[in-house]
Amino acid sequence: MTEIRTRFAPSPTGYMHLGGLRTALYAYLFAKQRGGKFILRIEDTDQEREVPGAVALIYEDMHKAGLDYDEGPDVGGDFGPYIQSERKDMYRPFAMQLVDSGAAYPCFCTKEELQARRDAVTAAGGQFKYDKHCLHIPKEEAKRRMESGEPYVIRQNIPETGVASFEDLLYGHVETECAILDDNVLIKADGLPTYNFANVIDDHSMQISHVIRGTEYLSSTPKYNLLYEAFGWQPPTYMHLPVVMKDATRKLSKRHGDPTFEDLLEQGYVRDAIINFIALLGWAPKDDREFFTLSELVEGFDTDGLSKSPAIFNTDKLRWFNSEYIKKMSLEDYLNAATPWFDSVLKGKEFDYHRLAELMHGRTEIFSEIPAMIRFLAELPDYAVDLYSHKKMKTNSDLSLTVLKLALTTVEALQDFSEDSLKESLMQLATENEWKTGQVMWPVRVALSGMPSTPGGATEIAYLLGKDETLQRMAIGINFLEQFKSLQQS
RNA sequence: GGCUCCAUGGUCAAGCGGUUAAGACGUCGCCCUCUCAAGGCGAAAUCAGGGGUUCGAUUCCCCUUGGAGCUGCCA
Repeated sequence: MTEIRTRFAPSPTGYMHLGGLRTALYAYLFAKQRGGKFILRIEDTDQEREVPGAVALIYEDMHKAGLDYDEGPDVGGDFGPYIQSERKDMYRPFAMQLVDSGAAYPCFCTKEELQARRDAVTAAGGQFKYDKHCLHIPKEEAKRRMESGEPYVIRQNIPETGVASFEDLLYGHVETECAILDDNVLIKADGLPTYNFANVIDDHSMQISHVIRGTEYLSSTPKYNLLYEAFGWQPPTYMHLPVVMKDATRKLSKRHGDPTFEDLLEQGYVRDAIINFIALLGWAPKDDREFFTLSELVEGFDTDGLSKSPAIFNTDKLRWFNSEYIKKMSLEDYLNAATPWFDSVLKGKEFDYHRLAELMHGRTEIFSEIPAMIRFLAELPDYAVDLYSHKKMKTNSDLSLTVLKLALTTVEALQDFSEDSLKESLMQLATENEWKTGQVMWPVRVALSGMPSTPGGATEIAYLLGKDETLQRMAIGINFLEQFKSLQQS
């Protein structure tokens, strides 16, 4: 049995979109599971679309994703070069071979001419298809014009009758009438091949056994098989994958502001959560299992579980995965990951990061949300009196004022400013006055945070803030409530 | 428009002729609780429509509808 070789062949257009990442992931899993090779190839035959630095970004993203390839531009391999622009001289001889056999022909029609004709036909409501005009140029004349330096392209000569087809691992038998197929350009006027040609030559010469790519190629694959036939080559096994959508009608795209892999990482999603989520977007295991590391995916992945229809990228579920992955982190790992986010609002102040990490660990869904959750620690936000009224806590601004005054004295008297002693003394205050716990804790927490909800209760926040700041904020609260009261009475 | 492909709750989806049509996210309710989370328990919610085939269709076939991809000297 021949070796399994799959490849991921992105174009360096500037970013790694999530659909591409998923395609890469499946191609990787497919190869790795069977002890095969996973190859990275850069498809940069369109110099106009190339974005500087994009190639390096692809390497970086692949490594960040953990999708290490066995062969590729930056890691070498026996079938290089792995960048199409560096292979440019390899394509023409193959194209000329097809010209000789009649499976292709040179075409001297200019882009402008063709565009004009295309527009005319389209405007008339018709369907433009190249009319094989240049196929009928006598061979000698064509040869003379090619040698004269006249610009030309090489087109695939598609039979006018019959059908072209292939078997897809996911979609099954796919076929198209040759009559409706256009004579695609194989070699452009600039001498570089189009995707239509390069993918065939490269997949064959790199001995790719399984071509795994997006469905955008599904309907043109029969044409590629015609090329394999013309060369007398064995076509690879194909597997096309549905696109990833942002909603029911639009696919995910950077242009419309949808996040790329890189963006998600920056927003504080963890790599393994993204991979896990992406893997399940279009693939389902035999059982109900949800959590997979990359290596577990290598083991568990199977093509049976793949879905044929497009999946919508659902941020809620990713968020959930992310929070689950964060919960699985050790406290130490969490603290390391969270520290820069803590710093972003607390830097320069003294805070017990370890305790803060304990409080935040189970509450963090996305790292980027940390600052908004803890900013109140750095600075007491403005808040409305209504915050002191809480139905469920059975309290209001009047009671809060009474409680806060007593609580201030209680806290002031504390020698040991630990959470335990804070809690003990405040609970005692409640018992003595026959208040419910919440009737004491709520106003204290509000005075300390100015927030309707906080990561941690009154005593935990008091501890984090420290005694001085705690007393200060309680005093502010008392003042605030007294002002409000006198204002009400007048 | 033409061609190719797809179609189970809001989302990801299991199901591969006979099921009370799984599970997860999300939503809602209850419990727990010094707020919020987390956790526990529970609930609502799906086979796009119409024809066939069959004793029996979510499942097989056809049509309609809806959606996607392709229709470039882009990939």
